[in-house]
Amino acid sequence: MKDTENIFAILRAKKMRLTKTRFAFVTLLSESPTPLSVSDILSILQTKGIVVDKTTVYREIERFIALGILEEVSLGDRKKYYELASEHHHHLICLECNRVEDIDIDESTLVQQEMKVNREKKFQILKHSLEFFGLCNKCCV
Amino acid sequence: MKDTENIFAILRAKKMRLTKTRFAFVTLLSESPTPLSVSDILSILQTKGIVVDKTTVYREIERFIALGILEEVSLGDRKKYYELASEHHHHLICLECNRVEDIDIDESTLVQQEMKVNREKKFQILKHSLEFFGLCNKCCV
DNA sequence: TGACAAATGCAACTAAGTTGCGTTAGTATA
DNA sequence: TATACTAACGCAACTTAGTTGCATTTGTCA
Repeated sequence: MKDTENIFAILRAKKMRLTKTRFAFVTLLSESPTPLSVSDILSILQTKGIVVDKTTVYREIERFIALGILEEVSLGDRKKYYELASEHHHHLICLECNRVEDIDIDESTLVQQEMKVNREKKFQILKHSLEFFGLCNKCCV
Repeated sequence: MKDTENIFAILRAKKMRLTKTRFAFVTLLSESPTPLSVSDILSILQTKGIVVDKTTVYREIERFIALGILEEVSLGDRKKYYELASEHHHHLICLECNRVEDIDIDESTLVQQEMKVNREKKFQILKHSLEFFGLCNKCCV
């Protein structure tokens, strides 16, 4: 996980300004244990007393993805979620309460198969999305 | 892949009426080599001279999913896609032209790890979503 | 301190999906 | 073949996620 100082260093290097919105945005992302949607981000910022327009949030996300700081995650619903770029990992999503948990799995056989596809099919796999759905301990009666 | 006769039998058993829209809907789904979005379905029906409201399509999808005939697929964008329930498989999605291809992969190690999570973590995995993104042979210059 | 451009806010928009309700039309039965 | 029941449908109005253009604000550096 990139720590916040590291991120601010990247921003400085790119001559990006340190606005208070941006500061709060970085802090919020680094503190969140789960991926956040734009509406999540807006409401968290609001509770911190920072009123931002959704356009700003969408544009900030765009910039951070371009810099490789943020990653987009699909969790099965209509929204996009975002988390700081980090060690490649996946998620457990509870179908009942929507809680999201990180999970590390051994992808070696998956990667082997991807390489096989790259060789044999004429399709070059660049990334994959792998998410697990089920019931968390609270919802699993 | 369930063939159309099989589907019609299910519909009859459930006392669901065979409207011309429904007939076209089943045909279209069974003929499509790739998952379809609601807008895909609407425009294909239109080219066949069948004018349907999007509400009808959404409700038809809902019924078919409840019957286990249809499955929902997320392909990374904001839309949901649908395909006939069939052998469990995954997709190759071209990031350039958005073409979708089916892919069969060996999931045995994945399933083993899921069972391990079910045992060790208090999280019961019920399903997963695994999609591959990259460049198809036409777009891979 | 002033100037420049990055960053922001606002309004208006599109696209995906949902809901309620009145109307249409398959289908079983007589 | 006519009738009645209700599944299926269409329409309008709505919500939510995300986008675009443009005028205004505000960090930052000289």
